[in-house]
Amino acid sequence: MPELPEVESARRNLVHWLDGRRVVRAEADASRVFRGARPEDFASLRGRLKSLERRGKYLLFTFEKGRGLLAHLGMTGRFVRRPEGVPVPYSRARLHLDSGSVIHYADSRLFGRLEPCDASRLYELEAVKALGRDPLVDGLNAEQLQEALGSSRQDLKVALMDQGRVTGLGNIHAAEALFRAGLHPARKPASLTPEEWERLADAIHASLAFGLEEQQGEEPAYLEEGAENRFLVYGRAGTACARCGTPVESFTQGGRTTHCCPQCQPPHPGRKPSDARRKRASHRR
DNA sequence: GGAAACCTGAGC
DNA sequence: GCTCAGGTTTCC
Repeated sequence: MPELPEVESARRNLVHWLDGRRVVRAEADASRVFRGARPEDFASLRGRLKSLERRGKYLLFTFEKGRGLLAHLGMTGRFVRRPEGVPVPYSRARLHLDSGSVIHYADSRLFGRLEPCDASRLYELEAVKALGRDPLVDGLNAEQLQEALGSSRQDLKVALMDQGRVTGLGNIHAAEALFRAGLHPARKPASLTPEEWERLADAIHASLAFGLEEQQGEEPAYLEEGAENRFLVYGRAGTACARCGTPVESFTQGGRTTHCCPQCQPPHPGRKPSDARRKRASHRR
């Protein structure tokens, strides 16, 4: 579930929690999140955090003594801090601090990933090397966006979610950015004008900035109970577009549900609407 | 390009 | 009971 804003928020929380503290003990349950690695390797994490960087949806931890950890939250992963002894549902791995707090990695669906390794090797890992430009870490302007996506023959939204081209956008923020830019998700990258690349680059930054604002506080906002949908089109199928009142549509694209406003995001600029398969989806909240 | 896989919970 | 989920990988 988490996209760039949620992962960045997790990074900031972790830095705050670990600032001036020492990990006195680390331990983990055997679980899928370790993939190739072993829980015992996680237990070798110790001491102070030297740095915590984010690339796309990955977190790269460097601890003293050269130990490193690559983390990905998958769909349901999150880091939470609790006092020693307080249980956390689906806790898979824990960092015990000298302050008496415990940082848990909790993950119900186990799509996440924890990979302990030598810190010097973090950026050599295939998963990290394969990542494209990160809009926040590396910056992203219209030219860089076009360079990353322009060669793709996939639909624009599918290309936007390709982590090897630009990293950090997921299903929500890709849809939100396209709405902000007034671009239909099924447009082909090759058809975009320089002005449209410009709008899209701006829209990506705006969407991510909005997502970050929503992530204040220590608990992931998307898990808050009764949280209302604050997005512009995501999850709003059938409801009125905030800009023009036309009902928001949803359809499937690259195996994922896409939301867009057919009025604000014309399928083919200058042409009649086309044939993108759409289905009248029920609302979600 | 699409579907299926990996998992569990929430919602209807 | 069935469908869907903000991710990624793998296999037709």
